[in-house]
Amino acid sequence: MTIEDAEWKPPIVTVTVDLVIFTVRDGDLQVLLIDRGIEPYLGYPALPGGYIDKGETLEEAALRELHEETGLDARTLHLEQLHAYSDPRRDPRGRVITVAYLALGPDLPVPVSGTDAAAASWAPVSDALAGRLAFDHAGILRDGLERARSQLEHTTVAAAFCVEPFTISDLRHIYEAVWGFKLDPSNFRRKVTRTEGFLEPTGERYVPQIGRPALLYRRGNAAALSPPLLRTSQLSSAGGNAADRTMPLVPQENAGLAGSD
Amino acid sequence: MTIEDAEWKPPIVTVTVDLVIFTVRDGDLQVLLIDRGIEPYLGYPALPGGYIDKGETLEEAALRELHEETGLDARTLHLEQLHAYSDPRRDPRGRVITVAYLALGPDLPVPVSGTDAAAASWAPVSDALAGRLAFDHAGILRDGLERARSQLEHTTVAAAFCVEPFTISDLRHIYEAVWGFKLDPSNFRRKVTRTEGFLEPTGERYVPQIGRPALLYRRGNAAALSPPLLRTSQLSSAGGNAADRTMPLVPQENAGLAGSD
DNA sequence: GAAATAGTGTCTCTAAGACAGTATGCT
DNA sequence: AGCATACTGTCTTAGAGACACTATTTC
Repeated sequence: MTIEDAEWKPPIVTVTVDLVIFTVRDGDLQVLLIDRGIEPYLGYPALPGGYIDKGETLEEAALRELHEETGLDARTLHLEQLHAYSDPRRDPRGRVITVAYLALGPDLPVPVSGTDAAAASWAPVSDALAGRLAFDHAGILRDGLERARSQLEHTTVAAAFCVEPFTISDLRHIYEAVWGFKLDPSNFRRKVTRTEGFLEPTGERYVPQIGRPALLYRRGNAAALSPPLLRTSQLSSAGGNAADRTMPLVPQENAGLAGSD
Repeated sequence: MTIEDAEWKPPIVTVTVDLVIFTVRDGDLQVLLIDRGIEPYLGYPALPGGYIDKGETLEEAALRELHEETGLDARTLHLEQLHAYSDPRRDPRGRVITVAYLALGPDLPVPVSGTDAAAASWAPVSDALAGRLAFDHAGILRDGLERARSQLEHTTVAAAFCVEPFTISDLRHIYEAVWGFKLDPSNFRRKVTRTEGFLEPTGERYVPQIGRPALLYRRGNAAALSPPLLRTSQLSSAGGNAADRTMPLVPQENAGLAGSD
């Protein structure tokens, strides 16, 4: 399992952390990308990331990079390890293993410029997957998308996308943006309100410009969703279906809280 | 995202692969452990593992180690990446990041001796977790156990534990050993037989010494189980099989939601 | 009033839990 | 025969999908 022989020199490996940072903006699931300022893949969009420092864990490195790229506080969002990628040819310059992390957060301010000259910006996931990404980042992004979609089924992380306080519609729009299809508002409400600890009513309400005012909620304590909220439906509504083409089907014009702060 | 500056020397990191190899023997979920022959943790049981070689992926390294430790062919069993562990203090000799893999296989012959002098042997998971393990391997084992339990809910990997051909009871015993409680034979049968592609009838049957003969099956093509077979029941039934003993051994450590490490 | 969205109620259907009852081998 | 296990059937209930209906706001 580890260093069994003092004479033996283990292969030299560089370890980095890459971040798949998702948010929902304008009804779209978006991912934070930087534009590479150097070779290889000069000019290509890439996932933000960086080296792991001596003395820090991978998660600490991920949090540090996250803060550097977005100026975001760790406590605001959800972070989880996604997968380690180790193809020896994934970086033409040498042996670089990367551990990808998935971060989910509410609609963030346009990100501050990253540590290096590269500019960071949000891009709809559908656009990002339609084009080319540096390294194996397209695969990492796909894995992150699938993980996020799956997490919404089994946990309450969807609330991590919402700015508090939020309405049930806001929460539903998160599911619709991530899964790529619409949900029945009535059944969705029944599910989330009857799941103990998912939502905590604030007693206040949000008065939109049109339509009936909605009650506002905060995140509850529950982390798990059991039974899960499975994505089996794909309600036939105009707009395509899920898959990787995602986004064209999001709620038209979100008048709710989602975009405010 | 990777090597941005040729002058800059990234921290030196060693990368290893550790294996959580599960099988079901004598109605118990068992894990393959080696006895450490050197310091640190001399004499402690540990998960098998080793360095990643130049030019191979982590998964290839895991398969190689698996073969070295058990003499097992890759095709016989299920292998999946579990998690990367990176606490800077997890190995007293230096900076060692390990990527753990989960391997599930049918009741294997007693493992061949490992590559080093250390002897490999099967131990019930409950015993392994009751005692001390080297490094952070107890935590890795716990994560592996939870992952295996969860996989049984959502996939057909339970069949990977079975030697073909197998009966539905054999399959149920796998679930019972991994989950640690008994299942209703009737309802279990209904679930697995009605899941398209889980089981493929061979037409043959197994004639036990006592009881009615049972039909024999092979693994089908289906990988996913939807709807899932959730472990919500915990049927109380006497009958001192492994099932009853396995249960209390897991501190509920959730590696799922908040990134771990 | 109309338009629009929030929220309630309810019918149906699937699938799981419980468990009775039948089948088929063995000694 | 008696036992043990395999297998079938059925009643009940939890929960999801579908969707009609009511409520509350702005214009």
